[in-house]
Amino acid sequence: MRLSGGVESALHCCVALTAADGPVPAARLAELHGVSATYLAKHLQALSRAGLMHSVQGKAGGYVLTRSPEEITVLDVVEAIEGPRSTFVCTEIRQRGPLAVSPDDCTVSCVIARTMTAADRAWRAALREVSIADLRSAVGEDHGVDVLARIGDWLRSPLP
Amino acid sequence: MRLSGGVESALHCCVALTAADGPVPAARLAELHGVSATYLAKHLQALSRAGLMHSVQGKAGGYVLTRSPEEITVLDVVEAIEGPRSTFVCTEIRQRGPLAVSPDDCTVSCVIARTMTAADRAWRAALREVSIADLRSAVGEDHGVDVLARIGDWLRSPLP
DNA sequence: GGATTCTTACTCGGATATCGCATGTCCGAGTCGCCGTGG
DNA sequence: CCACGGCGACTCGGACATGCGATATCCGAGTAAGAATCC
Repeated sequence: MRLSGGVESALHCCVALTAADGPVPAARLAELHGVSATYLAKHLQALSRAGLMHSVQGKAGGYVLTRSPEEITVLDVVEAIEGPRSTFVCTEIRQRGPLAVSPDDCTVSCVIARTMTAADRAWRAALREVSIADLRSAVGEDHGVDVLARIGDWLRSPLP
Repeated sequence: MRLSGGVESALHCCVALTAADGPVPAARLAELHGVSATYLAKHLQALSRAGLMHSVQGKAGGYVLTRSPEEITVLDVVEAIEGPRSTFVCTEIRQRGPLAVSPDDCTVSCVIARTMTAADRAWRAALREVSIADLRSAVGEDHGVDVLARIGDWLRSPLP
């Protein structure tokens, strides 16, 4: 079970968009982070479909966050990329084989499914506690130089 | 991100082995649960390598739990199947692109990595709280009939 | 000078190849139980 | 009757195909900015 690598890119993009004051094209974000442009575009589209950012087309277009960074959680981004489905899918093994229990006796879901789902909820709860704004401020504190300001300047500067 | 389907089988097998009083062959467990025998064998080998159960060869061989059900957590089983590596792998995006921060300024790991790792720990902590013994007792309470006793009888009964 | 139209270049969006890992399967090595044999 | 040796069948273990989803890419539809034109 490995998380899609697109999640990391998407989160970095969200933080970077915090420093921008206008639409930023996907290609620009890809260059900033040193990742494949066309592939990043795919994930940005997913974020757009999820309503976290909206796209503006045309010459000076790009992506813009729809909500304030405080209102976007890491979980929002993860679910936009990975889909909202749980990490565990119960195949109802208890209803198979020679000792299958009848569906009538399955008033509650399988214990194993309950356990895995509870863990899944704990994971999601932890991700819900952190917002993009939290990430942004932490990035500023982690490094001596003001990384966010540099990113903002770079995004505003014209292409060579 | 989807959890391997083998985890579900492996957990059911651990609970079933609780009801047995001797080695149970992989083929028997597969028939009991209605899953592919050869594929289940693969996962049982993983559990064996992890030290959760040990195999005895020969005519009346099979798998036996090495520890008491109270001492085996669901996390043990999940990590045996999925591997102990975290669900998130940081590719150090911050050190790439035109605004890459130098490795010297990376005294702490990336905020995003920290966040995802914390969520991963929460997930694992939830799984560590539940033991195979907990699963067994819950199975007994979920259904009217004593499922575990039926499984034990079936495992003891000779093949047709 | 100002409004309008046209061009143009830039943007996103979905449809399309490629790769890696999980899934699913197979056959060989090893081992224990059982049966026959001999004392 | 008991001990021993050989046989046989059953077990696990690692090596081998296959399918599907994540990865990576491309080209077309749409649009806003800007230049050129006309009033």
